[in-house]
Amino acid sequence: MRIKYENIKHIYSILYAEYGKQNWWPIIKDNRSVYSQDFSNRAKNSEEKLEISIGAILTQNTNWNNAGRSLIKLKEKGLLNIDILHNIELKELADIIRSSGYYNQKAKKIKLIIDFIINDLSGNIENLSSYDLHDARERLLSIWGIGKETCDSILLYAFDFLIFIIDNYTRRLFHRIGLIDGTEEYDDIRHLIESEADRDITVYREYHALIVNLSKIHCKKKPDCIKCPLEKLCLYREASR
DNA sequence: CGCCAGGTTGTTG
DNA sequence: CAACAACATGGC
Repeated sequence: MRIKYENIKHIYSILYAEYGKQNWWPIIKDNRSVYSQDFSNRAKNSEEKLEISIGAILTQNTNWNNAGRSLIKLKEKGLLNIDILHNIELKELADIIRSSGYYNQKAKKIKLIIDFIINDLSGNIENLSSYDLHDARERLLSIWGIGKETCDSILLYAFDFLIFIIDNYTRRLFHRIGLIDGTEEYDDIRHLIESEADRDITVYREYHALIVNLSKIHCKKKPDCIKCPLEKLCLYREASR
């Protein structure tokens, strides 16, 4: 059976019709995660950009609940600030973000991104926007601990760059559906989706969030295909026979 | 108890 | 290159 890349647009329509607008990325307000209504249509302020960037690190291979708790603690203590994070002891930071798992590594990663902001962005996180997409991406990726997914999450959700995020959920879903064979490189999958989906930042943001949502409900590691909205165009059942 | 979660890096054959 | 190990908490 020939692979139908035009399904990529269709999948988005189905997911959006089923689950609606997701309003990613969440921001902490009153000690909980809020998926803001107006976020997809306005640029974030510097504080929010820092919070999203740190959140992207904290959620690496961990559920948002665990990462969110760490963010809440950081925010409560007033630590979501470049200078304060620059001066805080690594151990103290690690202890505060304990709930997100891999806390020693993540504390180091946060320190390194702060160093990057201070040294390469003159201490102003907004200066990342002065680079074009390619350069901003190269610079973020050169930081230890920032891989492609984390980098692209920061670029898309904090800085309004038009780039599609590929995570494990996206790989798994697109593989099961039959759009990729699963061995493709991160950027190959990204280019495929970017070439087929509408080149619209809101679509990129919502599409990624919708994939995560669907994958938590149906396209789990152990798939639960009953009532999956993508059942009709998915090759998974066929392939597993 | 085991499995999984919005990854990344380093090592080895 | 790919396969694997290390990193670690919290929910179910």
